[in-house]
Amino acid sequence: MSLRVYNTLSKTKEPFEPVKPGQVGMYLCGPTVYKPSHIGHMVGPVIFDAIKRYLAYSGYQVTFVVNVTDVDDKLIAESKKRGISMPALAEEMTADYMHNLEAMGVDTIDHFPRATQCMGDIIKFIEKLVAKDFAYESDGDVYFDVEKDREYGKLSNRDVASMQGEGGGMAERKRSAIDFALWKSAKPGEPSWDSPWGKGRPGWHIECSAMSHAILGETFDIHGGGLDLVFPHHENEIAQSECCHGKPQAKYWMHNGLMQASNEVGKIGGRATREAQPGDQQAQEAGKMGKSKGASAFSELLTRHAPETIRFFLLSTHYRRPIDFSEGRIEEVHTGLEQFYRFFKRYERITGASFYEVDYPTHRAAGDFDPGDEPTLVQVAELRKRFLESMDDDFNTGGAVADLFELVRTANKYADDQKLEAKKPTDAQLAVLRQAATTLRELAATLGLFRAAPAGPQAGGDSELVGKLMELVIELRANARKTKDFATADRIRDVLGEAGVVLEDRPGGTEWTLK
RNA sequence: GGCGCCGUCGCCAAGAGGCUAAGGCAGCGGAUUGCAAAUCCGCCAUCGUGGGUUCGACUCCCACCGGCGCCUCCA
Repeated sequence: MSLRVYNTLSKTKEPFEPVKPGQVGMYLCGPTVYKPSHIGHMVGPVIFDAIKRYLAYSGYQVTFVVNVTDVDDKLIAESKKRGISMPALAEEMTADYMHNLEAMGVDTIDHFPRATQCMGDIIKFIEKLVAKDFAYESDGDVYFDVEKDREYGKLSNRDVASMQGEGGGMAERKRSAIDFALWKSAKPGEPSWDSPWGKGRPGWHIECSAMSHAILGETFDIHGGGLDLVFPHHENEIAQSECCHGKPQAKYWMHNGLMQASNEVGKIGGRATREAQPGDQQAQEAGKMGKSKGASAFSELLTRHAPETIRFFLLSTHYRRPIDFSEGRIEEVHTGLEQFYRFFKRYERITGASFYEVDYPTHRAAGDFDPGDEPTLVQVAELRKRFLESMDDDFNTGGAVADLFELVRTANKYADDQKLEAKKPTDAQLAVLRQAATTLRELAATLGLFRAAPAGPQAGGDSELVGKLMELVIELRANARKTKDFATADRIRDVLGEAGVVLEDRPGGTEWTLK
């Protein structure tokens, strides 16, 4: 079994073979930082974070780059609206983005280039395109001459001849309506940089060509982004980079599906209806709905859902599929996640050690183990194999997560059958349970899951007072149960239940958790 | 109009030319429990519709119906 990756360029799954053996360069298009990020902004980073983890686990040395677009028309407009400078706005929104990434456990990114800090690379890149006659200056602007690129349209499968292109407001400055800006001359009062063509700022696409080249080289391995970027952004990037260097920019183009608001028109954060004509009341309503409902800030979502739940939600479906977003979905997913957390507690009760402290192999080959003829271990080995096969098949995290659930069931069944909580387990029994936990940790780690106990009241954040009180109540109830005063015992449990406290009577004593 | 994607159990969601069509949520039955909770076991789908290719299709092809994306800034 070997890794296969779906390539938008070829529209097929291809065997994964990096340009340089053993090394992978990966570039993901990041956000334009003009507004707080919403959940849609987290899809790509979480997925590509998992992809990097899995590649590293598979033995590759991965360099992961995510850019931040901090100069752009939208930034200019928003900063004017708020009466702050563009850099101040970018700073604020970049910080928001970073915090959200951190919450999601996305910490594998090696470089965060920002457009404004790479102006030299960008200008050099444009100069080269002009020198090679793939671009032309026009009244302080510089445009890419699409006609010069015979391969234009190969990514998004478009035919140049039949493309309309509106030309925007710049139509008369361009040779062709489908040409796109590499450099835009500055209007008075706009943020600008000096260039051979006068003061101005880069067009949207050029920064990614310039920065990916500067960090990863002329041809790197994986270029990722949302499906909505295929055209025009990635198509234009390819045009710029490949005309500039005469080589493929990236070997594999990977695009993730977009987050969509359930039962709503359009996708989150984007314009909801395309054909909204002035006066078309209904379309405008729908557009507004999609925007206001879907695009709520991610940081706000984090106040209602645990970060790991959101991460789990994003990974429980295949990355190329669109995901319907709804709070109900997330809650449902959380219910499933709790199955893991309960097992972790059970593991700790039995072994006396935290699941999160279990040592696990960080390399694929090191995770192989000999199950012998122990049925549970045979099962664990089989599930591990299935997990790996799923991930090898274009990073099928949805299928892989299913195997994780089965792994937990297998371990629980073993603990049940062997009555590990009722009596002192033997070393052999502990070894089996440990192997199951080790494999679970090993595999989950490739998805960036279960790296640390989730924060929250159930994780030990309770006040000392509550702890003492619960200890007392549980003791009183235990006494009642001993004397078969079940009326009292049940009443205690019921009243606590109404208050959101769940009691679980186990062989080793009663445990309580907050629901 | 052009380029694409999707339609699998009540809901979400993997998969696959012939093997029992994963898993989660919800539901039902059982084991366990003083009763519960948790856990385990079992039950719960013939894959949008109609054609075609094939010895055989849910899986390939065509048409249709339904949902969606891009074609203009968007992860």
